[in-house]
Amino acid sequence: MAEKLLLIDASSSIFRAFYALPSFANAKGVPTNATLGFTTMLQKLLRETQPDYLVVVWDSPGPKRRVELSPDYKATRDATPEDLRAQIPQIREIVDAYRLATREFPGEEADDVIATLARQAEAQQLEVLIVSGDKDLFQLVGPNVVVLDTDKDQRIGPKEVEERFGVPPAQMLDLRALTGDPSDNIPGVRGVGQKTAAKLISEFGSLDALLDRADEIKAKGQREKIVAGREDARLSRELSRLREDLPLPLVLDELRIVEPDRERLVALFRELEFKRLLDELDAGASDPEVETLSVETTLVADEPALRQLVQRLSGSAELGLALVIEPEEPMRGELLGVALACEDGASFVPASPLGGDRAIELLAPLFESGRRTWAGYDLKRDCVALLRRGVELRGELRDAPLAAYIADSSQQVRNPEFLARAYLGRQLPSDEEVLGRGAKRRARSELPEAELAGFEGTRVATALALLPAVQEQLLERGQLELFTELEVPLLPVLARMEHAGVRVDEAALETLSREIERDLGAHERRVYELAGEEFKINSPKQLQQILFEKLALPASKRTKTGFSTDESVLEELALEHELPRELLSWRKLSKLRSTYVDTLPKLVHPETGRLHCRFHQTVAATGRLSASNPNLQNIPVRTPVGQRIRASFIPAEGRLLLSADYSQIELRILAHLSRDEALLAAFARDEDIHVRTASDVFGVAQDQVTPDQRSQTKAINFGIIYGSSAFGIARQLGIAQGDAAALIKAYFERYPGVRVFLDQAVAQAREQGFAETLQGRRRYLPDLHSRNRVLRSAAERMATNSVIQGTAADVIKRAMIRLDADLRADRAPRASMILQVHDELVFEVVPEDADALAERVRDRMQDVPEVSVPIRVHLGRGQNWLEAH
DNA sequence: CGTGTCGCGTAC
DNA sequence: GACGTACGCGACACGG
Repeated sequence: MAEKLLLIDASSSIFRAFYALPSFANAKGVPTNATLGFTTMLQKLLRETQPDYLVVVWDSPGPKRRVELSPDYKATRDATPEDLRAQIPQIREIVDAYRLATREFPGEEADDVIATLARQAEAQQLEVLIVSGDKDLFQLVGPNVVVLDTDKDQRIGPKEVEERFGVPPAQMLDLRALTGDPSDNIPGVRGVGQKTAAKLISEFGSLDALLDRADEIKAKGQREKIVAGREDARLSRELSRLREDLPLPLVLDELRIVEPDRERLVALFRELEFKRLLDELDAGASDPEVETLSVETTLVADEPALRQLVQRLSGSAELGLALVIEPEEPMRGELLGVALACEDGASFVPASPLGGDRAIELLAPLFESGRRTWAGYDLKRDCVALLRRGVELRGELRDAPLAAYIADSSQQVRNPEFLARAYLGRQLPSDEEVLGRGAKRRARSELPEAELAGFEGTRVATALALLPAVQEQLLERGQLELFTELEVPLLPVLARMEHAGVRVDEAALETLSREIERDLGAHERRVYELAGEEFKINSPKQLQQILFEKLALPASKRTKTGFSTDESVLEELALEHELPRELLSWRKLSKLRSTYVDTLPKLVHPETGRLHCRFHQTVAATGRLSASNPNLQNIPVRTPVGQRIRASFIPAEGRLLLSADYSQIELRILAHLSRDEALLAAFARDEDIHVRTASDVFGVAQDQVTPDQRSQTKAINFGIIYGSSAFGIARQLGIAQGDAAALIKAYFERYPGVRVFLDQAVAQAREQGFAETLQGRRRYLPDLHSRNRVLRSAAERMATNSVIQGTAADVIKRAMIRLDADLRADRAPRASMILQVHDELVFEVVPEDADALAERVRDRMQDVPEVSVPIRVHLGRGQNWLEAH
């Protein structure tokens, strides 16, 4: 491969950066926007183009050759803004700190220097990349010379020049002679635009020919313009012409890219307050020599090759797999290809030209055999994508991030590059590196097929390589069983739930939306009336102004940016003014509408007519599941509108919804773990636990417990699970902190075992470094050793809560696995499990089988032998989720 | 200008 | 500072 030379037009790039960004400055008031823009562009170029040589080319300050040709040249330019000019020295310093070569030439502009260097490099068979917004540089484009448009992330080679301007690069100069350039005040021929210019140049072959034979131009208007503009055209050509013969030798050794002067960059970035760049500098410095991994990937593009692949892989006990779909939502994504890896290497089966369906069909025997272990980076996604295509992925689905989640659930990042680095010490390219980020992120389908294949093949191969490494760690920690017997079997269950989805009554939601719309309008008008003006009702900032300045209501809580206007504050203020009450109503309704009522119908799948949320198995640090798109785990239940939203979840035609939820599962687990006699006894007697604790705490008979007492002990019961302090309980109940403390004291006197358990759980976690559930799920909590009391206390609450919440999660997960197996067996109730909401499971069932299902669900959910407390399950059924719950 | 973060609110 | 686990909306702050 030819070596690469990158030529950067400094002023053009700096101008672009300056105008692309709003103005900002560091604390000292030094403007930094162009500097930041230029530096990030530079880094991106280095990263993405990987040049061997680089020159930053500056305009010379002295008198200009072109001004001598035409005094009008660039005469209409505004003076360079002071804020931009002020940044030039610091940009030069940064370039210097990167140890990049710079060039300029007295009296000449950067583009002439670029032209001179580019021609020499071209002659030496180098690949030349020019970074500039100057259109004159397109005349240099050739087979080995491209211009990079950094704004649009495009490479402009000969083909692109021709597409964009209608002439090949060799004729660009002639074209520019006709069109001129208003920004440089190059006149061109008046009245001739790009289209006409391109047509004329192509027709006559060159500008000279055109001018000589101008009388042959057919269109009268054009002919007259050209004749009149002859001299302008000649002058414009000279102004646009680049000098390629400056006495500037190309000495490659001086231009080679070397390691930057990190210390100096750090100092500069500190001064300029470029935080992100500083971070990246740190990250880059840690391990520069780990080589990026690349696994040879075979493209399997036709049917014989695919048959051969299937044949070759059919005996393998372990395979890596990734369905490459876009977008990455499994129920929606279009199939781009399938990546497979075995010990010998990786293969990529592109969806075209074979056709995705045909490819899947041929691969199906591998997928469905059930005799092998699959490794991957999101096998649940693959599973759902396959189910959607009528294929069931069978066997052990040993997802690598899932294994890593078992090893450390508190880790936030579990992407392929992180895992490969952590477990294999190998570097993998990230999505961001390959596809770009933000608005400039390309779709996978835009990647060249070979590149996509290599990227996905390498990934899948590392998933396969990762698995033994992570499992080894799990084995050492005694967590392998949690992985293989709980999370791995759960994965396909969740996949089936996602695939099944849930039906919603779109018409009901639409009606509800209209009603809410009306009510919102009424509340809004009332709020403005009370405020005496209209404002952005949704803006906390403007609301603060109205409440605390205009109406002079007492401000209490603060947030980072001002005074809080949250629910508790507004509740407080509602006592002395009507506006907060109205606003609360508005907020509630608005929230419900924007989050659920108007959003859910948009997420209904066009083919299935149902909502297919995604369940996440590796997100919650306690071991719980989470859900998204939509999050069906936080559908409202309390308020009237919330209930109507719940009621819009309905069964398929001819079926019923059946809901089963654990009663007080976390408190029962607390009773078991603490072995507190009183708490155990309370559950053993199967009483209302909150009444029972109230009776204990307040020392009254159960039938004497007032509703108020019950709600107080209920708050304590929850508070125990969450690790609340007297402060928290007091705030929750709206009572004095002292009273809350007294309640807590009374509680622990009646349930001393609970106190002991909580203390011991924290102590054990501190000693081990992690909190642990009954099944061996771990949550690492380094902050248990923090010298910061706030952090430490938070970690202590997490420790106790994670044990309880995590154990509850383990319990329901096992029930789900068993129920799924039950429902898939012969002569099982005709039902499917469709939702899980932490302590609740929702099924869709044919009415005749509802009783059988209910019985089975209760049995399975209650079968928790390791917990020495009876487990209760509440069952309900109905024509919607509200009724069933 | 685009995106990440924050405040707020929903669930268990 | 004070109650754990999530997700998502809209506004805002801030960085590319």
